[in-house]
Amino acid sequence: MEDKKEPLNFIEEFIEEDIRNGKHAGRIHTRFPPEPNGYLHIGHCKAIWINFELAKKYGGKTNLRFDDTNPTTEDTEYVDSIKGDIHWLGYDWEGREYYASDYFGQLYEYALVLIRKGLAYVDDSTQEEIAAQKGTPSQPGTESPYRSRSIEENFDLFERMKNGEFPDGARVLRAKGDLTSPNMHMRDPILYRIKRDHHHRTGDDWLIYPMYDFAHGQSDSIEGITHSLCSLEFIHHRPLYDWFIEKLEIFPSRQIEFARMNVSYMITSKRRLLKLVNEGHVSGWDDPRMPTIAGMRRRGYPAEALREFCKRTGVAKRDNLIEIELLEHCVREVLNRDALRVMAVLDPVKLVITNYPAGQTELMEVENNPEAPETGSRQVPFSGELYIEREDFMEEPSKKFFRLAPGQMVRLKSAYIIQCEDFVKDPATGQVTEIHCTYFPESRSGNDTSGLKAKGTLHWVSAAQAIDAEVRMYERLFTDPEPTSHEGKDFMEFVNPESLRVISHAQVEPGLRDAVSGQSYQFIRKGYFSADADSTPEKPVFNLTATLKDSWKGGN
RNA sequence: AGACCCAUGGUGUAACGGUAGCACUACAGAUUUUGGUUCUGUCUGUUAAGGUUCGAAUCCUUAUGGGUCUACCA
Repeated sequence: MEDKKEPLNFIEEFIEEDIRNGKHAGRIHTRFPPEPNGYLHIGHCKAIWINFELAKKYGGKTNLRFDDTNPTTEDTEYVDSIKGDIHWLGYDWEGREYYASDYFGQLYEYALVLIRKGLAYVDDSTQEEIAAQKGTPSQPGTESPYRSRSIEENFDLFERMKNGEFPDGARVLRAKGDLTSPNMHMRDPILYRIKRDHHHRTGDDWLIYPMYDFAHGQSDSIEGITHSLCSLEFIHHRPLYDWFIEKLEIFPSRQIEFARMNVSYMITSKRRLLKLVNEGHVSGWDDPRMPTIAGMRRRGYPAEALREFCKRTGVAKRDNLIEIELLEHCVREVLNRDALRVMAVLDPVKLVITNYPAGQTELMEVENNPEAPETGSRQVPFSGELYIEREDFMEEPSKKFFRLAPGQMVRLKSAYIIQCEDFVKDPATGQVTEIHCTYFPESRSGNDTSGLKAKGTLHWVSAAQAIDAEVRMYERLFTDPEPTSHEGKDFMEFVNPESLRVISHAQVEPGLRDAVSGQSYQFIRKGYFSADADSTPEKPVFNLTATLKDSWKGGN
């Protein structure tokens, strides 16, 4: 039998080609290299997925390496959250937790090698002068007046930079690249700068810090990374990446660039996300509306759904804007399979069954998850006084309204068929305050002998036993799929003022008193909800994860 | 302006010179004690023009469009 070959993405093709050629004896080693200066978001999620899944597929390994070469912005607080997020996503670096700062000593030695080879020099030019020397993409750069210093002088100056003899910013170490290259990164890039900042790991050991270009590739090389996968904007860095490997004569890691994932209605700019937090549009980095991994976790998105989402969106080099509907589909797919069904009335209106024996309570057997019969069932109290959803009653129903209306019959889920006889309205507000029905005792779920058929089925809770819950209803954070794409308009103009609606007094079935933070439920007919950490024994709190798909078109 | 990257339905992604497929979305229908799920069906596509070839989404050229690069950030 021939198994259909699953199509490979372009990175897999490169890898398989390398394997065929016997490169590195077929060894595959990737790395996920976050900078510990912020929280992980949906974009990182894709990078994590690519690096870990690819290594897994080819029997390789993935390192976690913190790219911590800029002490000014980095902090251990982020290290911890990043590690937690990766683990939650379902990936493990098996103890290979490294830091670019682990290699500061080695990197310094590499710099000396370049100086010795006459390929690096200490430059006294100011930041502005260096910028001017770079030229423009269409005009070549000009030589720094310090470019031709002797090797001895460069050794001396660089060591004194390291020893703290010069103030911050006074000098830098630059590579002697190609000032005529159309690639700006080759025009004598800066390798080291002087910075008297406390580093979260090396403390005050160092006064000079390597730049990204002089740290990343060498770190890959030191760790024996075979395939260094990064996003497309680093493509112009690749010649430099290769140049250092060649000149330093070190292990040749290979950089491959892919297009990062963009998702509609989500933004990933650290600066912008921070603004949302600082200005109080969200409650924090883990607000359920945030595109951060912490936010999506709190929202109730299962890690499995995120992984599936990454898988389905593929790996390629073209710019993309993935519709958030696909993410939501993946979320629903997992939750439909796994979430326990419960009944919760978000906008309660009282329903009285006039012919139900006064004071009587029955226990109704309700299935926990029809998609997973092995999850069994539970007993839910039923009585003559219930709450149902306000929107499930219409005084003057439209033709296709299959729910409750004067004279109409519905099935109460896992209970009886009822018929609406009457209703009470508040004369002042015009609002329906009570609905009166009769029930058909022989229509009990499980042994219905009534022969009656109801077109609609409603969820309900028994008024006496229901408990109060807070439910947070979330909508998209932005009113526009690409809030940052509009020229002349700030993305803040598109913040959705209705992205959060708090329902303070939903009525939910009594079993939900024990809801554990993080647990997902399907509130029947309403959507998927996740118990929030703000829950108390007195009052559970739920976040809307995603509504159910709704094919009901409403009126007429 | 120069260099580099990219271009397949509304969206994302396959087809590796030989029938343009899959998923999401949208719409229609069947089933349903969740207007959910499941199932079936429908709509919409190779940026353009040349060239190579028996044959081009695929190879070549040009054009067009989009993106990236000109931080002592990563």
